[in-house]
Amino acid sequence: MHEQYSPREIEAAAQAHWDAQKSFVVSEQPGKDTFYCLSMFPYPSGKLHMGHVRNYTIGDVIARYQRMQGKNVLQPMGWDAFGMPAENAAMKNNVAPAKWTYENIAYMKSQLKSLGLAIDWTREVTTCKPDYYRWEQWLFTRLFEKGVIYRKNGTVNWDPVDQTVLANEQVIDGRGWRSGALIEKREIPMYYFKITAYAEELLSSLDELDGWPEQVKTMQRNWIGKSFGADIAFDYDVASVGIEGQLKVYSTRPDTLMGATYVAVAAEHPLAQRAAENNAELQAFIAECKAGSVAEADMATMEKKGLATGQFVLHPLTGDKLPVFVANYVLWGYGEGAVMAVPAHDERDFEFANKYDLPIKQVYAGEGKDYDASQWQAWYGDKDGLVTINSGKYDGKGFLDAFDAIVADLEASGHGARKTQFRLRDWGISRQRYWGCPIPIIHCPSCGDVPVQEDQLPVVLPEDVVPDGAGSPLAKMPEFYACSCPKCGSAAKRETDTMDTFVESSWYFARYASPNYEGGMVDPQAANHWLPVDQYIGGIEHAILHLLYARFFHKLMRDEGLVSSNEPFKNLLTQGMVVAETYYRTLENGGKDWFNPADVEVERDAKAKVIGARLKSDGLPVEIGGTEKMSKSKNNGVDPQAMIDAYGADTCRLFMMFASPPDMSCEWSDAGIEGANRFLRRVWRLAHGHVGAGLPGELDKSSLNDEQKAVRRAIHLAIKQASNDVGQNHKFNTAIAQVMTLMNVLEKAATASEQDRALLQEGLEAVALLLAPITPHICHELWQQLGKAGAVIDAQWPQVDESALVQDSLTLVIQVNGKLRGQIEVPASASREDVEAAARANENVQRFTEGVTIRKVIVVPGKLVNIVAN
RNA sequence: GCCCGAAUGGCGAAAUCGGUAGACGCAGGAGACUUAAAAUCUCUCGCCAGCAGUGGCGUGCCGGUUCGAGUCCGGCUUCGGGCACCA
Repeated sequence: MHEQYSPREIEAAAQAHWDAQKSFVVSEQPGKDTFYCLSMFPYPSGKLHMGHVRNYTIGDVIARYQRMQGKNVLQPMGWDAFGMPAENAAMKNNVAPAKWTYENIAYMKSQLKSLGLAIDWTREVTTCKPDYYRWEQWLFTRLFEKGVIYRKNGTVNWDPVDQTVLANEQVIDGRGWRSGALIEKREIPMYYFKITAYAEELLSSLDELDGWPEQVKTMQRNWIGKSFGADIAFDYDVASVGIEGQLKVYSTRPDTLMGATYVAVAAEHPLAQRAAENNAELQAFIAECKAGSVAEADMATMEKKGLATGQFVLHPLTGDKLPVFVANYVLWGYGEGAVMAVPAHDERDFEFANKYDLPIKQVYAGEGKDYDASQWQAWYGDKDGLVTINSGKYDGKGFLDAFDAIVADLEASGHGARKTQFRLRDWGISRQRYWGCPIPIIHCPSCGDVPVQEDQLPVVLPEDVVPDGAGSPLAKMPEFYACSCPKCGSAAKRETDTMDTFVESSWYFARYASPNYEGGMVDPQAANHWLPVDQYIGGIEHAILHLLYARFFHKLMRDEGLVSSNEPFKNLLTQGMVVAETYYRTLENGGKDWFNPADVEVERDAKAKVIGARLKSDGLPVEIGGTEKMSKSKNNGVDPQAMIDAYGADTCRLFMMFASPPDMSCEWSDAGIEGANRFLRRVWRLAHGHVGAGLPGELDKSSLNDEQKAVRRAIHLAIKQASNDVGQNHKFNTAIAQVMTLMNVLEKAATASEQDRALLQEGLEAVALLLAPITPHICHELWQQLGKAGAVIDAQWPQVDESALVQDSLTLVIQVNGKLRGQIEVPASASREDVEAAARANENVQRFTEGVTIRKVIVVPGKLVNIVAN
């Protein structure tokens, strides 16, 4: 055994061993417990960032731990390879997105390998390859025929200068990121997945996902947003509207219908359009509503504006005329594109009514609950005993009674119906972009939209195209779009839109089960062997969209008979971000120049508190900007490759796992990685000394002295706590802390006798096994050096010897009135009476109980005694 | 704006069921070894008072429940994630 810990050699040797043994290539093994451990696959952006290192280390620790539990572990990896960054890089460097993407994949794959991940690379999946997206297109055609996919208009951000559709991310303060032009909303035809048909099931089966964080399930529930309410129809006032008809709205508060004082419609609503025909002011306002991005966050934060249309509708219960407003906060394409407004009991309506001097009619009241018109209050009848007022025949009712009575009358007169509604909208997947999976539809002048026939799949995306930022290049390529109709044979046009990249990432987890299968999307036998995924790991930012779409796709695949389970991911671990300190100087133009932490030196006061920072190159001060997510824009990224080269993969993995628990954000620290490296050197040094003296014989557990018992207790305490931390709680930071504590004991332990050395052997074996999932390379070497046959990856996770944990005496804490006043040592077998007596006898306790009466003594066995006195 | 989280020493964090706040590590301070440096080792390290034993204060803020609150309840503040075309 070398004296020095040299990660480069050890890691190369361990990786060579795994490669040669094909250690991580798995196949279905009937009868053996399987464990499918999946980390969210990366977008091949260029090189690995620390978030990847963190994600894949967490997954690897879990995978290796499960293997040590004797499971047949599948851990695959692939590439989420379609997406906008490739097109942006293409425009910047004049290189085809395909070439850029494949080069990135090759480099990032070599980086992943250097991390020593226990991945079955024979199952690698790349979503931009035809052998993958072919099956996506196949499913599309099946779902189109079933009606689960349909076509309708959707709203997009339109850049009138670049003549192209922009993603929300590409709209900055209402302007196109490249052209600077004011963005407008535009309606275009798109394909939609009818995810709303699965809303009820997506909601109810969340209850079965015991292994998901409650936080994520809550977010999904709220996103799906099941609500109970009613459709309400307002007859047009023919005199002002000019035609007969009904305005439909949905409301969760029909109980407040008697308080409705106006209605508001979206700019695109037919009533608004009709009113604008001879009204220039209204036309201008509608145009204004159409400016800006479609993002909901923008819509919700902008100033609420409206304009009266001059039209009226009739209140369905009273026949009163209510004015119709066009309002920029009413969303077209969401519900009916119209809302009824009850200013007295809705915050937004209240603001709007005050701004435009509309009447406010209170319909709920209660004793001592005088309505304060300066402040909106969400009054539900059932809360605090409130009842309806100003509501005619509906007066004096609580929420449910008012709701039922009003809806019953609406239903009777044909002006409404009870309705359950979801917030969830159908999923529009058409993208007017090149680098994505082609939508397999042919537009025929006589047959309409015809799906591409199965034997014609895949519709292959040409890979040698460089986009120019002005619309999709495919739309300018007759060699791509010119085709004949599969039904009638006449000249037709192929769809040139591609699919949302979320589609590829919605089913890759299933493809890993049979990545090279050519008979279908998945080989059902293999898919059902591995699925559902036992542990899924990825960033919290995917809590809603990606995870909801993947759950939806799993159900679609189930309904196609491809998989038998209802949910794709049994257990979910959402990992926090990797953050780092930021440093900047303010430029003359007000902008900021960001400096990488590696180029900055921090200054500390005598108490080690940071008081400033200077740039290393010029020695002048820089501003400290606080810790933020590692990003290009803040220039606070730390290159994992540089760290692996400098310290080795094990040190990087150890630091990442030790710095914080996986679901919290993790702050990068150069000093911290030094500490991780120091710890591994300590382990190496202790093992080196031990091995150099010759391996000892068997430990005789029955003849340990007190010090040896204490050492052995430390070993098994570490095993017990680390097992719990790794296996149950996924708290790798505290598991590592347990091993560090054990190392502190082992380093100080005696080595004089053969028995001492046998005990140290047991301790070092425990250290090697407990660290094996986290720092696999050094443990691979240590295991061999400790004279063990077989590789540590195939070893069993260590077992706790409970008899080693038994203690003769315990230390109890004594409190007086909840304040710590002393400690006592009692035999483990002491009775409650003995413990109480010992506590009362404590000198400090007597000092604090002198002159007062002891009212009560609380004894918490094994923990503390609290004496209550006054 | 709406939904979901988070906040504990100089720093990352720990405290499994309401029971010793700060395990483990980083940074700092003092010392040992060394010609010197690196590496390593020993001690120290929440704040205030005290030579010390010890005492007071302390888990973002305000209030509550409890023998006892970082943990539970009510009300805030700040920061972060998501908001359907970033992935």
